[in-house]
Amino acid sequence: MNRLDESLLSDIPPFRLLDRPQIRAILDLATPRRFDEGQSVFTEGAQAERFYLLLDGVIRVIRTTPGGDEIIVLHIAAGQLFGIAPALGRVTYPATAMAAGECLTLGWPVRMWSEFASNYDGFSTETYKVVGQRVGEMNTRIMELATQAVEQRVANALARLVNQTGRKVENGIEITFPITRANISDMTGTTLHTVSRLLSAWEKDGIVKSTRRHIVVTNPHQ
Amino acid sequence: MNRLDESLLSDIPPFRLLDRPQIRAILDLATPRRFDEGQSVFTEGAQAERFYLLLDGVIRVIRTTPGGDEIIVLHIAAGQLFGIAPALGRVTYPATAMAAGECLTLGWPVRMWSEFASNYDGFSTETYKVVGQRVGEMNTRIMELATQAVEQRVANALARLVNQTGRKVENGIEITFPITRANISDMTGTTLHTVSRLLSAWEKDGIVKSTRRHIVVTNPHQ
DNA sequence: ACGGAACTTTGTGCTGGCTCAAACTTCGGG
DNA sequence: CCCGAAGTTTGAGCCAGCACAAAGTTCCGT
Repeated sequence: MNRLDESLLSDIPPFRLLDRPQIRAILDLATPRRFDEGQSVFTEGAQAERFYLLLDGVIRVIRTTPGGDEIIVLHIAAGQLFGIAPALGRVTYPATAMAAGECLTLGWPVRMWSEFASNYDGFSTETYKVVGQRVGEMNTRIMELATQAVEQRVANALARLVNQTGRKVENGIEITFPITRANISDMTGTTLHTVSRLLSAWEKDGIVKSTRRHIVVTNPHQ
Repeated sequence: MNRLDESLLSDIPPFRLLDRPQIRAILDLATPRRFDEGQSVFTEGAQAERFYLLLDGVIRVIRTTPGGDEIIVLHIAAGQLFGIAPALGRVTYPATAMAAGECLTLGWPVRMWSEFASNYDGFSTETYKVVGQRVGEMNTRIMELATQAVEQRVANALARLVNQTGRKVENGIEITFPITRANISDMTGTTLHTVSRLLSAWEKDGIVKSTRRHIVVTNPHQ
């Protein structure tokens, strides 16, 4: 068994306040796992059995409407906890989590949640901050969807992705995982056709540069 | 000073697991207050100084877009906590809370949050369940806004209101607080014109019955 | 009673973005 | 190298819902 290094967790908010032996103990209880692109970590409505920490990669959180179409609720960047249904008193997962690229995760059984929360000071406080951020983000999404025009929505979605997972590159900031026009349309509640047209237009204006499943934003405006 | 009765809290989730002396202690720390229709309890972006319990009435939670238009994020029914920013590690309120009708609240200073959470068993667990529900509700809102047609959105918004605050009445279920077409349009991201047309159509079909600032749903379908 | 404010209804055109459709490009496998 | 699958682009037409506009209704204060 290859032991995991303590440094993996020491910089991540919920664990930041813990000392090395505590981190050691937590790590020894974790199950590491690798997911390929498109594989799902857990599924909407399933019994919540574990909660996870994303070590590397990007996770796409998806919900399916009764009508059958899927929409992307949010993306999770490396270093964040996800599948934290138990923290909100849920027994099933409210959405599906799918690897948007190759992903490395650590998983713990849900029953350890309360253990962690009571034994490790600051763990729950820090975690709920993350929840708070996500709530805020969702709130903002609602406002955008309700009031803004499609162009703005797509622009904002892109901006959000760049902020969360962007990596600085020669002529701008690139999004670090494969993303298609269809994905963007799922995030913004439009069609891939419209997204395609917008991206073409922006490319003409020199705002973005996109190749197949890959986008670079050159100009962080608009 | 008129003492508040313990029975006020004993049936409300976060306090349900507490015994009478504990409830007494909590009540003695609370500041009761009455709000008239249209008065705001707290304002978006303001320092979060207190958190609240709604004893009676309905609270409308509102956010304002940079563009200036307001949208209604959710309604809070009697018996729920609100303004629970501190629980999510926030120092400012993320939205404005406004009385949708006459309201009675209890308020506590935020610093008591952590006290309550650590001293009273079950308090935080129960509270986070509420947060979980709200997150779920917001999630659903996002999906609706992103995928459904205006008619569905308005119908769902109405259904949600009826579920949360509906009261059974002679020929259907009525919404217990004043609500205008403009309010509904703020919830669904449309114009009051469209809402008005839809309600007229539904009234013709005998699904709803509406008078000025007052709606009764006769037929819980569609 | 009266007048005004708040709310609601209804009409008319216009348009953003969806649907339908088809061709094109890139990638990976055989 | 060729082929099919996946992803992207572009075009054309159409319609739900918005903007603009104006009149009708209910409530409330004086």
